[in-house]
Amino acid sequence: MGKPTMEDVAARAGVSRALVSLVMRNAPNVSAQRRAAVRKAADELGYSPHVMARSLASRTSTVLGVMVNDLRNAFFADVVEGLDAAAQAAGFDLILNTGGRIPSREGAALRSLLSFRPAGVVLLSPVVPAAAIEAAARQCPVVLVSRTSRLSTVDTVNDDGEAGAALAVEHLAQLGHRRIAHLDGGGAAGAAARRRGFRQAMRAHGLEPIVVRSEHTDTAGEKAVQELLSSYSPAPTALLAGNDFNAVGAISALEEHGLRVPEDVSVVGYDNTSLASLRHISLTTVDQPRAEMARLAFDALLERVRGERTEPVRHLLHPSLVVRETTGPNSGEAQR
Amino acid sequence: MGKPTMEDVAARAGVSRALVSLVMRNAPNVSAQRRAAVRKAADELGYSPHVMARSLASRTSTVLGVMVNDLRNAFFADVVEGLDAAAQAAGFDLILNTGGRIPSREGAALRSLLSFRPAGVVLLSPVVPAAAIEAAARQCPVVLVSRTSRLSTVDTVNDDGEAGAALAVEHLAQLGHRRIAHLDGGGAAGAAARRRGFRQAMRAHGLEPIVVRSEHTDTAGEKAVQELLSSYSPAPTALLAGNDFNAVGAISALEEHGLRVPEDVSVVGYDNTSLASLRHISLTTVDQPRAEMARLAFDALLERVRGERTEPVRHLLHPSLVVRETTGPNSGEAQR
DNA sequence: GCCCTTGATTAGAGCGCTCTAAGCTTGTAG
DNA sequence: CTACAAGCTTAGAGCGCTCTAATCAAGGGC
Repeated sequence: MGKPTMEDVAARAGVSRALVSLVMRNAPNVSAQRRAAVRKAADELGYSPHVMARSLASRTSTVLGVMVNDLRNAFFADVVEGLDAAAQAAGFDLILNTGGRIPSREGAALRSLLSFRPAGVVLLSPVVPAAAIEAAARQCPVVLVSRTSRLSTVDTVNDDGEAGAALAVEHLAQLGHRRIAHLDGGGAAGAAARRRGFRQAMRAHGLEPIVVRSEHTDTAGEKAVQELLSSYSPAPTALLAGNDFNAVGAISALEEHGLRVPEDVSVVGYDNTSLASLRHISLTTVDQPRAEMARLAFDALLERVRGERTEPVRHLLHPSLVVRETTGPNSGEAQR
Repeated sequence: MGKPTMEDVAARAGVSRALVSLVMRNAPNVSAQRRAAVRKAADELGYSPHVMARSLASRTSTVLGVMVNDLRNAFFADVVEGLDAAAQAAGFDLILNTGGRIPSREGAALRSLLSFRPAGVVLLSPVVPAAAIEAAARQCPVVLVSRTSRLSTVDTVNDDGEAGAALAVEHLAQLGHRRIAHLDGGGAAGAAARRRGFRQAMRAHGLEPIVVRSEHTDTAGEKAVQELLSSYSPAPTALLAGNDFNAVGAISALEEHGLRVPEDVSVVGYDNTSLASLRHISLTTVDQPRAEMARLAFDALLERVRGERTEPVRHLLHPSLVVRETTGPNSGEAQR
């Protein structure tokens, strides 16, 4: 438990504390001989510099705060992995928090992150009020992922939900579908953009958009399908779910109603989580480039940290469609 | 970007820095009047204490290092969520790292965590050599989750994989199954215990254990089933997969072979991930109490931090069986 | 031989906080 | 009126490090 300090290393190597500091930071202008002696002493003592002390003394931080509202959501877990990869490569460390989509908890989590005086903060789909974000941005660079903002002090990284939804509609229309319904994600992250994109794309194809309110869970997907089947007499032949979980729930409900996927009804998900790629599910879905989103978020932070940029940046990533086995041609059912 | 310091608050409130420190720590023996004045000044300035400076000065740490090998694995994501919940409640913060199941990367990640001089470190299913763990344990309390160890300086939290496998075998035997196969997880965390438990339980029921080598992925599950069906002439009527993903892959392969689940073959998973509870899959599986594991890991750390305990503790949690719709009675097929 | 440069090393202040010990008020007993 | 305890408040050292400025040795030019 006794952790050696720089002073201990200096004593053992017979040099000053300052010299040890220079060696630990790989500074130039240290003779090879002393450098070796210091390295040796450090190794023998199992010494490694105290990050917090370094941070305090150098008035710089190598810590990145990350607030995620739900790690169980594979989308966020993937983004965190991506952030960690970028951070490790650049010598940064992540301090991680969850906010549980509860504004008060997220606020506390954010404050907790800021008390580390991090180099920057990444908020994954936060629900805190804009004022809280603005306040945070006064302390350090802030990047929002899966949330938009008009604040000129924060950067944002989002996937283009409108384009993603349009991609799905395009695909389904090409397969001959006319009656296409969207299971709306409600207030969830990105749901509004998807809904908007769905509506626009449908109209662009001269089709009437059908939107059923749902949530980003599988049980909500089941419920939405039941509602859909009971309220629309010629049932839709295709569905764009709010996300993958929602899609899987929808598929369950469809099958319970004796409708086969994709023969009777095509289903498209959103997110391309690991769930979608399971052979047993093999869901056609819209892929958000999570690794790239993480990379961009990290880079945006770094640019601000280095003072290379002061104007906000708005990344809108283009999603792509991954066609699997839950979509197929409209089965010749009367074209209305 | 200009962060106020304790000195600023002191000046504004017209008191000394030390008094501000006392107020921020909710120390007793501060007059209500001064306390209010300090609070007010702090609020107006948007001040919150610098955790790192505090840590340095107080020679204590409120940081917990967490190394996880793969956040994408829902099991680990759940444990991290649990750790975060416990940490937040106790005023600790998590610094999070991934090691990717690569010893060298995990080693670097661990060193990185230790350079924060954390109060303790939690390693989730690490693959680093015992020597590295021992070295870490000399620096601060270490808890291993999903990995065993004989080191008297570290605590461990594991689920009882033997009992879990036995639970599954018990369930299947009770349903009349005799030819039960286990898709072995190979070198994955916990796989050895499950294999052992499976073999023992089978023998205890007077049954011949069938073990096929696999991995903890769905594609491996498919492959394993194909192998199984081609090498065992009376095909097994029940399967215990290595984990849930593996089980889903197995189900796909079974269905492709025209075998229905559970009518022809029963399938049991392991982990009870969110996947398993999807109605569309509805997998019978063994549940590891992840939240409790996280809680115990945190508590073990805290006990060591507080010096309340020096002997190692070995938590072996009892898993439970969650029966859903992928298991059913042996369909009267010749009882061998 | 002297002055300067150049590169290597170190002293010492200070980062923002905690903590111990000392100082300052009061109130009260003698 | 003095003494002293109890309750508040503060001075000042120090946590482990970085960084600036100073020191020092070793040449090199004249």
